[in-house]
Amino acid sequence: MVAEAKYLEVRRTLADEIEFGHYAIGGKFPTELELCKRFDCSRHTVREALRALQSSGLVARRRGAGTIVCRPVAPTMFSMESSSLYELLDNADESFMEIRHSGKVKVLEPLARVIGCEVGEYWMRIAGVRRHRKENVPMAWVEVFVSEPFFGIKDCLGVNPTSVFQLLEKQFDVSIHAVEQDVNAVSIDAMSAAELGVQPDSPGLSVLRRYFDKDGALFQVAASLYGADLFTIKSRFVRNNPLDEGR
Amino acid sequence: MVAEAKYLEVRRTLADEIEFGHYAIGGKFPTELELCKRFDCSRHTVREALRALQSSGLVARRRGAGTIVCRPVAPTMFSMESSSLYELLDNADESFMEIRHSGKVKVLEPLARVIGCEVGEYWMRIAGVRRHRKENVPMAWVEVFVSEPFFGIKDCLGVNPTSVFQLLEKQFDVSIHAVEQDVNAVSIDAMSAAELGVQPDSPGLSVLRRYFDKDGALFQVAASLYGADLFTIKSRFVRNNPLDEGR
DNA sequence: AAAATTTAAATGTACGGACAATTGGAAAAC
DNA sequence: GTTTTCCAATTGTCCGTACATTTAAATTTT
Repeated sequence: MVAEAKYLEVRRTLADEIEFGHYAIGGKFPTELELCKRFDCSRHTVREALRALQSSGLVARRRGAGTIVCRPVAPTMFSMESSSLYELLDNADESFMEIRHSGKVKVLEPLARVIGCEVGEYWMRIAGVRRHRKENVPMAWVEVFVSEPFFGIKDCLGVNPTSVFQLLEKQFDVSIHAVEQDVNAVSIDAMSAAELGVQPDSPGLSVLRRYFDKDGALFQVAASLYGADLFTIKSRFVRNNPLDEGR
Repeated sequence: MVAEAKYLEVRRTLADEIEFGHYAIGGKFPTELELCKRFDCSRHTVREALRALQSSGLVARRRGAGTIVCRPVAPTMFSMESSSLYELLDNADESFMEIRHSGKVKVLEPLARVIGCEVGEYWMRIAGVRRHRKENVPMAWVEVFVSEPFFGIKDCLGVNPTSVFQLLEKQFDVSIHAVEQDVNAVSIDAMSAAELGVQPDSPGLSVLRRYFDKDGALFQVAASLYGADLFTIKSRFVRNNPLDEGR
């Protein structure tokens, strides 16, 4: 058996102690100096171990204040990777949006619940058909709602933008910090069916996405209705927990 | 203006250089010693900067070999967090599985394509209904396929397991490293409709998940069919890119 | 020419020290 | 008693050094 690196031993020992409740959640963790003495190693080694515990979310550290315990075990984290977000979410690389309507609307009760905003607010509504770039077939009926600070987007729409958010990102200094996505199956109504070229009452995929900026403010909502055979949401999630390696 | 920490300056400078093409993608990056001389700082400071570039995926480092450039900009990464995976994916905390059939099957052409395995392989098929724990209403028709090394699971099924994977994890030493998920809308056939208590040909949500272990081997596939009004896939993605802070 | 060995180079681990920046509480001033 | 000031404790940044481990290339041997 090869000798384990010392900082890994410290890391593992401390992670186990946290997991088995040696420290109160939210309580103080031993200081760097105390750990140096206990493990008979340099501060460098202790900090290397603490860095790993911190990046796994087990402890939090604040200059001057010390280290506190956050949770007993590292949360299972899965990550989705993509070169850009709209490419991932909207297949913007292989499709474009054909805009039919755009204009300011007052959000009333049913819509307010769907969007997740206050009743009576004014939002910009942009509706149209998302078409495949090559085959030109319709993929989805899309309704995008944009919050008031970005109403200027209306003048930048042009004819066939790749995606509304891509425009938003270019024109305004805004970027997505978080996305909430609700997916369910619905029956496609007659009007949408005609737009999509499918049978009325055939099954469709309803995808609602809420976009939040770094302050947690909701700034865009997109509701898409995909014909059943026209689209599949494909996602790949990969576990990323640095502490789990070699355990 | 406060003076920037030196390692942050080095990090930012190098990240910019990578982005603007000073280094070939896949090519060699300056060594630690070269960077020490160039920025007139210690190896510690350079390594602190390189550590950040590495964790953002801009460069890869290998002991003995050196540092190479991976990509011009950090990929947009979104993470999903949950205390456990099956809880997230299968709502296992609020539902259970009522098993109807289980047995070894030879995978033939149509199924092989769906699962993503070779034709002629033998897999264990476990089929049943996922029911809500409190209201006992059916939520989904579920078919789970388990690869050969885990056939022993059949004897551990019991009556109403929370989820097949949860059993698998308990009985065997296996954990999910990655999940691929395909979601689309389908029309519910008469048999499934009867099981779910919905109208035949009403819309349903088809969810196919492939589970991979840390070696990249496919070991479980789950196909679920949810009634339209019974289920919504809710997900929240949060951006996590350490390099973006303060830029 | 091919294989084995050696060697130089690069990153990883670990030690030491020093000072900076921040925090929370203790002490002092009012 | 309240506020202010100060100080000790704690983590962050940064420097130096040394050796270990791995890699890739150079060298030698076969």
